[in-house]
Amino acid sequence: MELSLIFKTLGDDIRIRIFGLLLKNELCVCDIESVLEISQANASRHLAKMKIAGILTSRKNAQWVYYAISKKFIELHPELIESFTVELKRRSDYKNDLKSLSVIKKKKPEVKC
Amino acid sequence: MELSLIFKTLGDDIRIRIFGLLLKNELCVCDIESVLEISQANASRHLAKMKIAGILTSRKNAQWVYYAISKKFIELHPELIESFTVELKRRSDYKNDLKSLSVIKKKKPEVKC
DNA sequence: TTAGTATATTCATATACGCGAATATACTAA
DNA sequence: TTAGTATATTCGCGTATATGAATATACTAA
Repeated sequence: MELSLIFKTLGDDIRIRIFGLLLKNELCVCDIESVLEISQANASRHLAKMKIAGILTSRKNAQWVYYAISKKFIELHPELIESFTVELKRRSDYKNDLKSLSVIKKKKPEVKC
Repeated sequence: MELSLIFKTLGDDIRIRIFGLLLKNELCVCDIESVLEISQANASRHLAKMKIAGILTSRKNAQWVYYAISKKFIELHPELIESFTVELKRRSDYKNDLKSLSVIKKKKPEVKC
């Protein structure tokens, strides 16, 4: 896990926001898609990129794929994650994203992710 | 100073190594050039990019331009810098760079930077 | 099996990036 | 003023990246 690859991967507005959302909980692609208001293909591609970089893992459940911050990544880079968290909390758009997420989660019927 | 810009800027091997070198001390372009064994133009461009991103500042003295980590950047992002430092110290090539730097500094006559 | 939903991938394209080579600018020292 | 040194910038090019659009794949529910 190359440090420059981690930075390069998080050096994108959408991917930073994804990282922020996943700090709380794992999420499926359609959640990310809804909260960030980006296309399905785009959400999928950004998540794949973060997974390849070793930042995320994914698990499949029924038709949904849930992405989460990789346990190994957390183990290897606790200081980075802590500092990213501090930085994110200062951002107003981070709070907005969390708010959008909770709204979306409430809207969704039980059956869905 | 956008977080994604900071990451994007440090998401490059050469720029991470520059950052690591500057954690110790300010350096002129030719020092960076020698330690990293890159062309003068390349060193100058990477440093300029980091300066534009708000990570570095520069001061001119005689024919030399000294780059340093921006005081403002340090004030605004102490946690990031701390975690970057921890990460860098784990890297063997970081130690090599510091070693090269001290060799180069000794070689240089007093007159030079 | 069929319709509907969730996700991944491919293709085409516009844009950004990294860097060698050459050149311009600025400063120093003699 | 001239030669030498340090740095910045421009040009050209090959490569990487982001994304819309379309399509493929996988799963569910009826």
